[in-house]
Amino acid sequence: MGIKQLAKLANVSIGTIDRVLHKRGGVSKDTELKVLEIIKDTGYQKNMVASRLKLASKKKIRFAVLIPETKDAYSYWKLPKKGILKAVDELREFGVKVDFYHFSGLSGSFRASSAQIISKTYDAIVAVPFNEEECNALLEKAKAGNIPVVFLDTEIDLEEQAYFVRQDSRMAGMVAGRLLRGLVGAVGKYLIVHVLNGEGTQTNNRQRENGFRAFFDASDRSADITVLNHSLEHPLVIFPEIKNWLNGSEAKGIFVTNSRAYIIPELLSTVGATNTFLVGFDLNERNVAYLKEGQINFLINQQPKFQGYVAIKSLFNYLTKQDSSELHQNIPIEIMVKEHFMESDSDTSAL
Amino acid sequence: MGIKQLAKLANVSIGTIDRVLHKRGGVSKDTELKVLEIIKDTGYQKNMVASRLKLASKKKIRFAVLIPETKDAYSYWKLPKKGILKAVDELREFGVKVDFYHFSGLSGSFRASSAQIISKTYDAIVAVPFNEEECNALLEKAKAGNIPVVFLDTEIDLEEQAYFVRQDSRMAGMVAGRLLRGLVGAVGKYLIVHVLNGEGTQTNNRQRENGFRAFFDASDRSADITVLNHSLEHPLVIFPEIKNWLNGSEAKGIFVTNSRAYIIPELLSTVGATNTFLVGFDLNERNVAYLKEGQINFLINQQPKFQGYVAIKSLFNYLTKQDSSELHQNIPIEIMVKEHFMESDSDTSAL
DNA sequence: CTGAAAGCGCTTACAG
DNA sequence: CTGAAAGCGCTTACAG
Repeated sequence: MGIKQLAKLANVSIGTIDRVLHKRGGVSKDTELKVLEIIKDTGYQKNMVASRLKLASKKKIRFAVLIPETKDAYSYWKLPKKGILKAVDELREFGVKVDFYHFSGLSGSFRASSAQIISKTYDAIVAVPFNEEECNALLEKAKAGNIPVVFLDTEIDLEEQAYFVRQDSRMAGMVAGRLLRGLVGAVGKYLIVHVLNGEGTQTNNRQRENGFRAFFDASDRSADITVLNHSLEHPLVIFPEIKNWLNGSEAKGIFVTNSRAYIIPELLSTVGATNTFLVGFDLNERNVAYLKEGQINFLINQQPKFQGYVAIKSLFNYLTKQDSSELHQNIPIEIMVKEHFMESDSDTSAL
Repeated sequence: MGIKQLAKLANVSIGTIDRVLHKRGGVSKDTELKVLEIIKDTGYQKNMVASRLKLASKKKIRFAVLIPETKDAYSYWKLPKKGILKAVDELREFGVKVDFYHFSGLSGSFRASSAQIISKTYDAIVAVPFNEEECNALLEKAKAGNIPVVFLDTEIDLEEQAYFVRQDSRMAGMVAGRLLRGLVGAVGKYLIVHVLNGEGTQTNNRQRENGFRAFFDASDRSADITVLNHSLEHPLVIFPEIKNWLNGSEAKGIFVTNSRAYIIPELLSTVGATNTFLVGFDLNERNVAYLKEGQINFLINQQPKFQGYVAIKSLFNYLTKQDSSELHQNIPIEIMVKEHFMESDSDTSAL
């Protein structure tokens, strides 16, 4: 069933069918109604393959991606980038192109890149939030130009409705609470460690703490929870009160609210702490190494590569099929243990 | 860069380019070499969109799926089916079609359906293994017809090389060991429960037990492990020795090697067992209900829907791009806790 | 062994 | 307001 058959049924040319389908106007009310009815009756669905074959050659679909700098060899932000490139590659033949823009920890940087992106009128924007103010400004300008925006990684409060592809950080904090509670048992105490660096948003960290506390607030679990704010800019001095905290012999659960869980095992060995359990986020090399050694018990994966992939795919579906259902979504809270990183005996994937 | 430009560069017609690209023969050695060189130099990549537009109208890509019956309302096998249908729907415009064939727990059933599938010469086959013998027979016939086969859900030993999309069950057993060990602590004992039903393969169950034991064999952990084989056909009688086992006050970890973990909480309450922890597989309604109530501590998800989706997609890539890299793959071992099934406060996905 | 042409379903610029 | 025609990049049947 294609436009040709629709045209025959409606006794008009395929050009007229197309005019109705795309609401391009220049069709009399009568024929329009007739055509619309036939479209409905036949349940016609546009053949995207043919459509994109034609369009890809003329009008590319251009994405702008605004993401923190990725200068470190193991930068976290390379991962969403990878997912984005994978999606763009899959959609290459549909005429999809992408340009990357970066911002540093400095406030003006995000704004400057935003301005550039807006000036070039892309078809869609994927951005990692810097802070409320800058994101509001970007979103406002994009909406004015009718350009859809999907934010990655962190959900922040914005003035206008916005789409986010990110993990539910509060829920992730609750999961962390459950995992640690399982290891610590009924009697024990907990330490939440916020490792601060740069001036970016701390929204995820706060949400994770909230979720962690919410887990212990629920039902019959109440817990002794201490909070440590540690700035990466300073050397890892141990506050005396924390040293005391670590010295106890009871079971102790430590929750690092971002990707820096790897700073803890060293700290623990310095102090000689025992009976501790550790949960953190993200699969960077150092975290995974400690997970394998058993010094980190669980890591929660935000699936950054998948986030990038999903953002592009969902925007593409929106642009080509007006399907906005995937623009806003939770990325599953993936719990990782040592075994996830072991080679399996029965692995035959090299075949 | 398309065949038209290749043709110009090689001073031949696009027909000749196509003959070389598809190895259809009828090209002189000289021109073939010249064309091949130009293809290499330019890094030409076929435009799949245009290719499929042309082909989809003539020659459909037809998949046969051989899967256990799904008569129960909540049958597990509806899930891979869902994923398969999702993939087929996404590929509809590329001319992809699918037919489902079913088999029951009886031995002749798989064979009969296999024979039907083979007689109709599909382009590719997705099958859930019944047993070694039947699968060997199917695979042999398919290979003879040069029809690729991907097996879902369970890896079994076959005479010829075969592709599997499934979880690494041994590794999943190790993960289960780790999760239970974390809850039970250093002192405690373990029960492995195999719930048997029908005459299908028990490979996954055995592999999971192996992995579970392997976890405790490793390093310094040694554990007291008991095994219970329980047939679903009989009422849930409690063997006296198991009743004794459950009565102890020490920490007890119970590992159900398939989707029937939900039979355990009832058993525990009957006996009045305390200090128990429970890990099982699959997100069926009853398991999830107990997970939410806290009577199951962890569920491992095999992501059956994703398995089905992946099988179709990877076969499509193989058929259309000769890309066999995705035909054989491990599905991640997804660890689920109660929080994964809670509504998030901040959920705005209804927007 | 090689080329010219028709066609896949849709889009668009042009003619009336 | 409407139709006929060209073309997206590839495939294939036909003619030479």
